[in-house]
Amino acid sequence: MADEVQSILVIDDHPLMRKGILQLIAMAPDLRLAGEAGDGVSGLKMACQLLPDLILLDLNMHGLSGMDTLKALKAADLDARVIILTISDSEEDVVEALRLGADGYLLKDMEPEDVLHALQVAASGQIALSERVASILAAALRHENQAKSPVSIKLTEREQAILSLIATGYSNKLIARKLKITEGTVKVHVKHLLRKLDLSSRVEAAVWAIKNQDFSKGHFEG
Amino acid sequence: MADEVQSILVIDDHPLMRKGILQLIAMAPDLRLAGEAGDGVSGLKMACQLLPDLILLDLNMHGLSGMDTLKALKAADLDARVIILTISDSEEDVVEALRLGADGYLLKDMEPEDVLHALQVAASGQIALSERVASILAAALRHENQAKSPVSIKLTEREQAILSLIATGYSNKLIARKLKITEGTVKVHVKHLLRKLDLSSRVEAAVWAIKNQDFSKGHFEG
DNA sequence: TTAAGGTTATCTCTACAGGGGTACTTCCCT
DNA sequence: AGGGAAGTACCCCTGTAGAGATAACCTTAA
Repeated sequence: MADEVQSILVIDDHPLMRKGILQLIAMAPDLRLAGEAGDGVSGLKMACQLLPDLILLDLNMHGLSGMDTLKALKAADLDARVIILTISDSEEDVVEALRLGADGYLLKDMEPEDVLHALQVAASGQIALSERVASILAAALRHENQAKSPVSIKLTEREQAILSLIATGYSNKLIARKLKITEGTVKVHVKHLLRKLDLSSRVEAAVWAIKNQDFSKGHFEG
Repeated sequence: MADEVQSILVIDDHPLMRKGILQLIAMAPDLRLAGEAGDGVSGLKMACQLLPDLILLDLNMHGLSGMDTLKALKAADLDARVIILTISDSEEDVVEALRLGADGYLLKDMEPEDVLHALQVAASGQIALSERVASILAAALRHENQAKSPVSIKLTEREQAILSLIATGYSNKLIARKLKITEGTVKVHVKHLLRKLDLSSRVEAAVWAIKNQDFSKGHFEG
């Protein structure tokens, strides 16, 4: 299966990184470059046109994010296997990418030979993970069963909105004004989210939110 | 000055990124690769041995961080000009790197031609900044004059202690118990620190503390 | 069509937070 | 010896926070 030459599409918004990857592909006899894209949107178009066997996708991209691109690629129902190649070794990214159907998750600090090997593994139908990612994933699964993983705590949209306002220092009155509801209603939401998070004051909630809720924002990098 | 061939040392812990950079250097007639290093420590050694004209340094490295490597390079009193090449466009990193004496700050999403041009600029003795970094820097200087820089705010030891307890979610009563003083005294300290920081509630204080007191810790990425 | 959950709103009541002030001690600096 | 800053402690007072309970309205799932 992986004995044939695999066509590969590279989506990464760092030109220098693309250069490095292209050189690597050029050196591999069983890989053929299908195309390269510098952003998610053009990457999607090229994927649909070129129908590559493999897609190497960066997570931290401007514009359409890597995760969103991954979603779109999977939704497009292509045959291509999508391998994430990123610098982010955060548990959340690994878990989210694999949940979204990524066929591999590689780190950019891998040795080039290992990257090639991982691509072959992915082409053969297996999930390709770099060693470090595998251990991260193992740790993530361990967490999942004990400490409520931040993701598993279900706050309603409203509660999340109010929590994030608390985390910027707003009082109930200000939150009420901002959301155009009464202060009493805000208090109800605060009460509920405190109970769900097993906290006893808005200060604790603010601290919790700042330390745990930062997945919403960019996957670092700007 | 920049007409001669410049030797260049590349320090970056991402092999693929190094591949891309090396290929770029190979294409430039006025640049010669002096060496490449995958971490700060070996980068330092090579800089001392090879005495390159230019050093291209990544910020987000495992082990010795890019910032620390930069410090060490500058402390070693080499003639080399150090140019940061990183994905981080955060204001703090830009400002810190330039304060530490970096001769340039480039972003990895630049076009390869622009990188080459910037290297020539740096070699000629000027500071090389990518466009986006220049505007970030301008914005940073604007901030500096209005928002009191976190460093300039003088909290007493007691106030700092109490602030950090607030930032973990403690109530006045708990803080009093912990510090073995009365709750009233805690309130006085809270009152004072709020006035000094120009804040109006302990929640704002907690948020402020978490966001401003964390310089000790790393430059994201893992 | 119920049932369940989410959002909104009301009410009461207690505890905590934070502003104002005064005052005493200790330590340091000139 | 005096001045000033810091830490401690007390007072009064108002505003805010959070628990409890109840209930309306809406959407969505069973």
